[in-house]
Amino acid sequence: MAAPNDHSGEELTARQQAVLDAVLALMVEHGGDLTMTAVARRASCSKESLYKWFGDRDGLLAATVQYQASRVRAGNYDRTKLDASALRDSLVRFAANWLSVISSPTSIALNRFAIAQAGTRGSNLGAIMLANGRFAIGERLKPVLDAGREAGLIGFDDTETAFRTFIGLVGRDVQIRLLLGDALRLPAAEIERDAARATDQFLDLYGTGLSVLGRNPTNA
Amino acid sequence: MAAPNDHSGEELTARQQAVLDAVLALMVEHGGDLTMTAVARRASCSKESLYKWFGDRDGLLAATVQYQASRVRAGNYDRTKLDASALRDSLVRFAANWLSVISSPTSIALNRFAIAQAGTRGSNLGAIMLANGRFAIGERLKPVLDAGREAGLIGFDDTETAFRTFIGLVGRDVQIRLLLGDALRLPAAEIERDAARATDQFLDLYGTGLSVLGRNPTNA
DNA sequence: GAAAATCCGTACCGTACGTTACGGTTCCGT
DNA sequence: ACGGAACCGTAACGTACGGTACGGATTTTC
Repeated sequence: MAAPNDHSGEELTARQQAVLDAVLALMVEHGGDLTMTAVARRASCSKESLYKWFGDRDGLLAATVQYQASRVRAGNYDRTKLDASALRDSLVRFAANWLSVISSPTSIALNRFAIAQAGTRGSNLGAIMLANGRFAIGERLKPVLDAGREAGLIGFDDTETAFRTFIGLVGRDVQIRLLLGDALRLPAAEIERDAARATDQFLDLYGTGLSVLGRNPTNA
Repeated sequence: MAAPNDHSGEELTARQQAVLDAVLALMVEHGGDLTMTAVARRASCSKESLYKWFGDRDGLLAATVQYQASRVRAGNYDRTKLDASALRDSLVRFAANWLSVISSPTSIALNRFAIAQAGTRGSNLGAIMLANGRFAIGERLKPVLDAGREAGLIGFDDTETAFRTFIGLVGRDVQIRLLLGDALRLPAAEIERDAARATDQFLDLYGTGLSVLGRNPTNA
């Protein structure tokens, strides 16, 4: 009753998706100074329609964040034939995918918006980003880690702690540097290298004798 | 010539420092909606003085960031008597100090401001935060790592890579979660535990036989 | 084919805020 | 003691922008 439209689980028309695409493009291009007039002009629609469809500016931003989050969901990682090589491959692919996501201009712009808004009123953009970003990937990777543990390839007590160590090794200082405007370049080749390095370090820390062959390959 | 006042390396009067303290307090309390009127009222000064001292709003923000950065500089870490125990102590103290800094309300509020501003015009708040935060601590810790390598306690080819691995193990997802508004609590006891865990993991990855005694203590 | 609904483009309104201006007061140097 | 500089508090100005209203065009519905 408070909000004119509750877009929690509703479908979006193609026209409305086009509007959200325009919002994302403007976020990437012009950063934080995103005005309703600019959105309407970019999307070739009237401001009246914006307010009818999304309620107010915050509703438009929330819809944009959820819209983008719904497209990031990559394929799940199968846990068939889980030997040491398959586990490592899953982790490497996961790390590379996550690195490419957090280093994409869209993700950077969206996180900047959510962080800026988390600083002002305690709205929900930050919570949405966390739920669809950090916590969603946790729920997707933890089954892989648990399967690796059940197969005796890796060992740990707390899956959450192991997961956090992994994303720490993968992400390091990349996200904060990009958010602060550092001109850090992450070409595909470097993403692959970082993903492999982080995975090897993780297996070095948590692997049992079954999964890790040589010691200290990270020094190379 | 362009800016009314260039506060690059100038001294600040006590009155001006009180103003910046007021800015920091307002940032922590009320987040991003920081108005010049609120600053003047909080600091019990006139807006005219604010503009005379800091030029404009951006100048005030930049001065605040630099002012806070100049106070974070903790004591350097001595490299005397560098045995395995001293190296580990230095790393643990460093990690604990950095965790307490990045989880402090002031740091969170300041980083939110810098990130929000990095999203809009490409001003220098983000660069200042990076120079005084991420890169400053790198230059402080790298000598410790190099000394550890020279003593044969740890081994790596690239100091920068080793350092980035270390801060990844220490920080993990803490900073991004706090910036996005996650109600993550980091009491002193947990900071100490995390610092010790990260250091042990780092030594496990990069330590030679001289520094790490038992294998896989991180599983406990 | 007309009535109704939807939508675009634009103009408009109210407010918030950055910035400037000004009267009154305090403090310092001579 | 006197003049001036610095400063505080407040008022005023201009603009930007969120939100609303309206005329005209287009699409949908019966």
